[in-house]
Amino acid sequence: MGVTIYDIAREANVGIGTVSRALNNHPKIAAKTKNRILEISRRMSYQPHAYAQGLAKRKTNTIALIMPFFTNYFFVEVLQGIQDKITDLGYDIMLYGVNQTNQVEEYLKRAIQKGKVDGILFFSMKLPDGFDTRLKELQLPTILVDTFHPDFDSITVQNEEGAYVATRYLVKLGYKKIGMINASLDSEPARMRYNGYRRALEEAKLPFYERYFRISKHSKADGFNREAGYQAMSEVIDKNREDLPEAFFISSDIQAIGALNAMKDRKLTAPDDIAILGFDDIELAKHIGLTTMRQPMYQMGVLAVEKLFHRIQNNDFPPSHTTFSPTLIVRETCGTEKQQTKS
Amino acid sequence: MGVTIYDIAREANVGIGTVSRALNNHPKIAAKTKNRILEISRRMSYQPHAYAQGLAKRKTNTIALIMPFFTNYFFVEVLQGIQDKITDLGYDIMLYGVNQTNQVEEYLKRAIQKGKVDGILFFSMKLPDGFDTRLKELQLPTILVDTFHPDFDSITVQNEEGAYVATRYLVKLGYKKIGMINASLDSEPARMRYNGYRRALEEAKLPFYERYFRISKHSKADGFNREAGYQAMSEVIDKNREDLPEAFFISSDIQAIGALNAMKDRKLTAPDDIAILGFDDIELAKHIGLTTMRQPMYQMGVLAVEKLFHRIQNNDFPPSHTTFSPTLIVRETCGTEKQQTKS
DNA sequence: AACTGCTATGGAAAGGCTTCCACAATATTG
DNA sequence: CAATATTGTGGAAGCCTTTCCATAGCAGTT
Repeated sequence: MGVTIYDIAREANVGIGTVSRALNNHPKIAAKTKNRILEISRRMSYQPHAYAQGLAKRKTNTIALIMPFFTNYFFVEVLQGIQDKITDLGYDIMLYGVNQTNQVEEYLKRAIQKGKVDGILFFSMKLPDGFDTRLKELQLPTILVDTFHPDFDSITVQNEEGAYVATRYLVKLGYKKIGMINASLDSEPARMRYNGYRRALEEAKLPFYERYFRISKHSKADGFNREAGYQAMSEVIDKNREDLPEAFFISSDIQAIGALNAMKDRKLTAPDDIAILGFDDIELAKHIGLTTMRQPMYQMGVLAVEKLFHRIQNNDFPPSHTTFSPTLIVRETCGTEKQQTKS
Repeated sequence: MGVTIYDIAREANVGIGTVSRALNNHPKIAAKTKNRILEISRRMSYQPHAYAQGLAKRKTNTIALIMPFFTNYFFVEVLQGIQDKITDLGYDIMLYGVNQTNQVEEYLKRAIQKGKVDGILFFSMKLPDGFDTRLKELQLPTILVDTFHPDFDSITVQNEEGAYVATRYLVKLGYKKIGMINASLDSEPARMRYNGYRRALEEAKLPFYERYFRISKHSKADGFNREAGYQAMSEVIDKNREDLPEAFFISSDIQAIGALNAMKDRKLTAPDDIAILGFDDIELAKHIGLTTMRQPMYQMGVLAVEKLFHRIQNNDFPPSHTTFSPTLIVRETCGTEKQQTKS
């Protein structure tokens, strides 16, 4: 069926070694032979067999991507960065989208299966127990993105600082009663964002109101979801009818959307009644004018690929950890001087 | 480094053939030998080498997914359907996300590269010239989703009918001056949606107003983007200040978002000033209460995988074409009796 | 005891490539 | 012009499986 180097070798009256050298532009080959072989292989529309090549070279030119689907927007943007960069490098992506947490181990095992991929990009989830040592034993290059482990290269976002900057911004706008809607504290980013929020309040000598703080109940995706935001905001409003907070820092945009819906259902608007500040800058945020903290997702994707490549080429250096600072994106929900950000 | 069947054979004092038979539970092997070998291979934590296996079996257990990133939301949901189904079947996904149209050929070539994948799922784009015959020559099973070619299995959505149902709904609500904002007519779905819209108008004996019809200019993604919607709506409003249309059918949700932004900037709201009906039901739609036509994306993903599997198992039957009908999702932008769809 | 018919097993071959080693052909040097 | 260095080439070995063929071992027949 397929054309092999043997067919080409016969056609060109050379040995298979020579064909291989011609195709891989090896230095030790005469220019004319090489050209003749290339011409013939083109004519016969030769395609190297990826698996045979991989087997011989002990290299797959493929990397595994293990990431949760439930991060949705984040996911797509990071993916673009990864895809663009990786295509340049001639690699392919094996995608493992995680829907339920129990799939993580399954996918990791698959990706680890000998010879399947040259490296792993692992996203936004805790590396399951045992896999840290296993990955190191296997010497399989692995980069963590949006999650951390001291023994692996990682790329994360300064959650604490981001939350701090966000809250300070609300302070600067003159709000005094600043609440927070957070996701489950099981989540490391959620804890960090809480810390940053508290730090900003303390620094401004503003009180922390227990009644304006709420952790999303809906546990899907650790509480980083719309329903959770809706419910949390509903409760806060309904229990504090007479004394509403002036502003909210919310631990993710998607929760902020839910919170805004809850406000809308109660005829409250942002920023007139309550100012809202989110986190993530998902694509949706610009559509609805949500002021938020932006994570440089595309760049994180690109950097992740770069780090992985260093490791694939040479795995012999200590882990490096990069953190990005989120940046404040001012839109409308915090009531600045009507800065129409149209982008 | 890695443990091979030779290591196991030595350890168990058997031949490699026996080891292979034990691992693949071949019938002709004594139960005790098999158990002993399995035990040993577990102890040595043997992992079969995926590429060697693929080479020997002429089977990769991998499929390629070629899809445009710019469909964003659509993309993620279809992907979930695919992933869930494919994981059950023990296959892996090679992802090729297309950002610019010129990447399509590049990715197709890569996917075609001999032995890399057992089949291809091709999405939402026209199959580039020449690849139809090439894919058939290679006998590489290929399924088209959201696009069509007579020679390949396909899964599409009834765009004409969807647009017809959408427009008829607007008619039923009592609107007379019904405009449409469409994407580029280069796009087959855009043409079909236009036809459905016209058919519904004719059937209701309502006039087609040239001045309320507009094709999005911004060419990115064939005009299926937010900026295009924004601009088209801006023009229609600004040129018809004195005599605004009552309702719009818009060829995609993302354009509808842009259109709503344009209205908001002019202090117009939906449905009070102009009713808006979209197409796609991207996740975003429910957040903003957009009435729209839903495509069963998850199911399309699942079905695509199923079709591909039939072909991988037996490629010897004529192409089948499946179409799904979109369903009307009533939310708020068309002014029904305030049906709070909270989901 | 000799034969037949099974079943379980060993190991070569095949899958398609890269790479290494040996050697032939050519070029360089004194 | 012989001796040496250089370059290019053929093809075996190796990567790790699966699969096929031949055979050993054994139970059952006559």
